[in-house]
Amino acid sequence: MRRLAAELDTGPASLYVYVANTDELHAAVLDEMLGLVGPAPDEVSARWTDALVRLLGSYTSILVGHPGLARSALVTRPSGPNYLALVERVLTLLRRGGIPDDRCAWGVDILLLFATSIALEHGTRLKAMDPAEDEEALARAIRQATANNYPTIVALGDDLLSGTPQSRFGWHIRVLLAGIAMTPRPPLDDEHGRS
Amino acid sequence: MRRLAAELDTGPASLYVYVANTDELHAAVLDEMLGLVGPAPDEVSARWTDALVRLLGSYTSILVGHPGLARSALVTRPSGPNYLALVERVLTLLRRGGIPDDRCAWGVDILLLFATSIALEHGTRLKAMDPAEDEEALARAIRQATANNYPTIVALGDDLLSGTPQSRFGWHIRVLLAGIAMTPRPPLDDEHGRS
DNA sequence: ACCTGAACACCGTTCAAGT
DNA sequence: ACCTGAACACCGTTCAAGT
Repeated sequence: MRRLAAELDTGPASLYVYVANTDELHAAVLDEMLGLVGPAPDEVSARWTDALVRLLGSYTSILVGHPGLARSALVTRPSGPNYLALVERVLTLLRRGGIPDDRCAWGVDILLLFATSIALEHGTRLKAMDPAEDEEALARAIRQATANNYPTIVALGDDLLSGTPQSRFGWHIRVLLAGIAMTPRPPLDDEHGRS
Repeated sequence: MRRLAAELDTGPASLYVYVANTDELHAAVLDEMLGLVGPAPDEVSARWTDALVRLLGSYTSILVGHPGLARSALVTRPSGPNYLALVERVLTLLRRGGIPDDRCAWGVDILLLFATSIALEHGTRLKAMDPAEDEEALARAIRQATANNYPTIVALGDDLLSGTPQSRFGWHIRVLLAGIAMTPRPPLDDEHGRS
C-alpha cells in the first residue's frame, strides 16, 4: 500500500478511495496479471493431462514472482474475469478428459488451490533465502534421523528430497488428475444451500 | 515476537538470544504443538486410507487455529522431532497401503503440503472475516457468470461451491491417495545430488 | 559474557481537516 | 463532495550501551 502510494506520489490514505483493503488490491492486480496466462498454442491438440500441467504451470509461474499475491489468492479466492476464464479453461480440459461433472466441480478447486500453494511456497523461499542454505535444516534432520526412531524415513533416505521442483510439480498435477478421475464424491450431507 | 516478549516481561530484543528469527520461533512452537497430534487409538485396525484422512485431519485442525504457524510451515519446512514423527507415521500408512517406496517418498510431501495449505486457507479466513460475508464475492461472480463467456462454469453452477469443508477435505485426501497409488514417478533427470 | 532499551525501518488503516 | 496529511497502532530486527 505505502509502496504503491509512494509510486503514485501521494499518501497511502488515497488508495482507500479505490480499494477497501490490501487483499482487494491484490485481487485486482492478480486478475490483471492473469491476462497473461499462457496463450496455449496447442491446448486443443495436446493430451488433456499435458495441457493441464502446462496451464497450471504457467499460472504458478506467474505467482511465484509475487508471493504476496499468492498469499492473498489462497486466503481470498479471486473472482475477477480473468480468474474465471482460467477456471473455465481448467473445467473444459477436465471434461475433455472424461471426468464426470461433479468431480470437475470439486477438482478445479483442488487443482488451483494446489497450484497457488506451490507458488506461495517456492516464491517466498526464493524471496527469503540465498540458495544452498535453502532446505538445509530438513535435509540435515533427515540424514541424522536414526533408524531407531524413524525407520521408514531412514529407509527412504535421500529419495524424500529427490527431483527438481519442475519434475515434482508435473507429478503432483498428474497425481491430482488421476485421483480426481477415480475418486467418487461423497454424498452431500444436507446443508440447506451451502455452508 | 513483540507479543511474546511482552508476555515474558522483557523487550523483543531478548528473544533473539534464543531464536534467529520469527520463522525459527514458529517452527519450535509448531513442533511443540505437534506433540498433541492424534494419539490414533485405532490407527492399526482402521483402513489405511481412513487412518490417513484422520491423521492429516488432526494435523490440519491444529494448524487452523494458528494460521501464522501454517504459513511458516508452508515456507520453511519444519524439521523438529515431532514433525519427523508425523512424516514417519504417514510413510508407514502409505506403505501399509501397498504404495511403492518411491511414491511414498514424494507422496508424503504432497500430503503434508496440502494439509498445511488447507489449514492456512481456512485459518486465515476464520481470523479475517465474520461468517456469511465469507466467500460471497466468488459465489456472486459464479452466479452472475453469463453462459456466453463461461459456459462450463454456468453448467456446473452451485456444485462448484457445494459441500462442507470437512467433506471436501476427506475427498481431497482420498484423491491424493488414489493418485499417488497409480501415478508412476517420472525419471529423475540427473541432478548431481539434489537441486 | 550475557542481556536489553531504544531506535530503525518498515507495515495497514483511520479520520479529521483541508480544498 | 472528494481527497489526503498526519497520526494510530502495530510489526521484525539490530546494536550500542548497560550490568
